[in-house]
Amino acid sequence: MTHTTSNREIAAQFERLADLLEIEDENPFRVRAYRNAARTIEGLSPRLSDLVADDADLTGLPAIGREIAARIREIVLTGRLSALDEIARRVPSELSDLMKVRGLGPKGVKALYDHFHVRSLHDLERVAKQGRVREIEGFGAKKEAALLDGIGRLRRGGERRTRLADAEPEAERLKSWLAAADGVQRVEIAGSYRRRRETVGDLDIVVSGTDGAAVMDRLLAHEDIERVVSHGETRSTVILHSGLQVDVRTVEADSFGAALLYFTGSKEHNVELRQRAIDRHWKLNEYGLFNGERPIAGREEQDLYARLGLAWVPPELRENHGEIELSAADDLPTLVTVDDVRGNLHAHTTWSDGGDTLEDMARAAQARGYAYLAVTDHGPKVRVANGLDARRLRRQMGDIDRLNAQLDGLVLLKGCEVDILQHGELDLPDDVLAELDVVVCSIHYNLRQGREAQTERVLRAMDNPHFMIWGHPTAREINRREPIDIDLDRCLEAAAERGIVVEINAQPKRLDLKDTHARLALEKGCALAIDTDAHSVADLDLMRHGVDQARRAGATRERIVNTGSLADVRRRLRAP
DNA sequence: GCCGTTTTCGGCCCGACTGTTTTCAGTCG
Repeated sequence: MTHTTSNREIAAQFERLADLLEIEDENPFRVRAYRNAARTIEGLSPRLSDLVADDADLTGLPAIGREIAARIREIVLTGRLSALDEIARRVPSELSDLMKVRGLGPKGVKALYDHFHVRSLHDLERVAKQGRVREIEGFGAKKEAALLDGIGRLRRGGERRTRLADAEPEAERLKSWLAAADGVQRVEIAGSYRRRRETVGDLDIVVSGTDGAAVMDRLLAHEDIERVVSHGETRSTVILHSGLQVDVRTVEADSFGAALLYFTGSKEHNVELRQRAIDRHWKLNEYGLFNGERPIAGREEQDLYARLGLAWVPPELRENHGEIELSAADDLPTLVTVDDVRGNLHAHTTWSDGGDTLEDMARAAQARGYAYLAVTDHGPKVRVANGLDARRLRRQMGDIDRLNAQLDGLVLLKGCEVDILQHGELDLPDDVLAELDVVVCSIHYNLRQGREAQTERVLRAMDNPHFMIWGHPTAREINRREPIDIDLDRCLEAAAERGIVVEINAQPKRLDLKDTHARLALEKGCALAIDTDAHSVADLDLMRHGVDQARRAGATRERIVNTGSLADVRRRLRAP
């Protein structure tokens, strides 16, 4: 009997183990090994509990060796991690939670526990408020205040990552603000923002110029800043009113490319690059590539990659998921761009829950240079959205015919976002679906069915020959709703077999499929559509967010259906 | 504890900043 422990829970166990080992002052490399394993597990798309059930060899996974593979099996098979139980006899395992307080590391946690038996945030708050933390050597009044502040931040949920689209306005404001500082040459936002991850933990801004201090002074003068965490000549950290943390780093122009590379990451990508440097008896750091003391490259990212025998890697691919091998072979994919997109296959109007009329949506799509726009209002199941029954849908088709007669250059496609009902039925009859150009099938209700039922539900729906596009497949909403529990491998294989197109929904709250799942879909041979799921004219501009995720999945233009002409699209959407 | 076309032992990133220190440990990224 296997326990259905999620990958996230398993990763959390290893993180906790690493924290406790660190508090016990264990070998730091052993600690790191557990943290690396946790990272691998968090980013893994198949479930470990399934892999264990299939008796798969886990040691092929990065950072997973014999020992940790055995411990994963233990967690899946018994629900326990005995190493954690064992260490918990010496150190209370809650101490791991204290490590999340900013400014408090393993040494501090240990000292607080030894002196005052501090085991919880509550304990720490009490001792700090009594002003007794400073009794410990190495702690003082400032540290005490910083810890109280850290507790407050943690309680306010400061750990949550910010959605990329929410961080964008703040990031761009800061970027142009810094660009106007004295002597500034270049400013780039690096980190996961530049890699276009769906969320960002903080913003990393790299600046080159002749006067680092002037940049930092200007940073501190920005109106969005709530608090300064640290402030140096080349590096500062601030917190914005929104709670977003911003790290600004200044370098000389000759190091800008190296710093940009370094702070764009990912960490794993950088580790690989550094290893390539070491193989050549060189050193790569945020200042440049060096042979001994002699700089070889540093001003431009391209130069650094070139000297390491690599083609420049688009930031979206820098996750050490095979991109370095492709780069070495000069075989990187030419990633899809927002300019490649020629139409939109999922949009709503005032007929259901959209905010703009059919005609306004059509004109707006036309203005954006699109060749086609599929009108896919909700089917009848989604009553709260005023979903269309067969009768209203046929009336809408008439309106679309009349509009198409007037439109020049843009063709409106007749469509519907059909609901996949609880057992895999669709919420409109086949004879109506047969009259449509585009049928997007999505799940909106019964999100909490078990994995087996959920999988069967989708597979059964896919048996309907009118099922053309699988809309927002996991129904997740970032920071708000977990994905449905479903065997995505099987469903994507089924989609590939049947010629069903899989959606990357470009709504910033959805981005569903997410990057790793989109990559999986490509590996399974699926074609993708990047859809805005627009509920207004303004939403049509969300396309770029979906393109970002497609790029992270390594998608070329050819793999995205709506980069094709109208004739291409008609051919690639399966005809029953 | 993981990893391996210089390998199965000996590596594993390291620099910036803070606070509490009179020269550095801890934390962070």
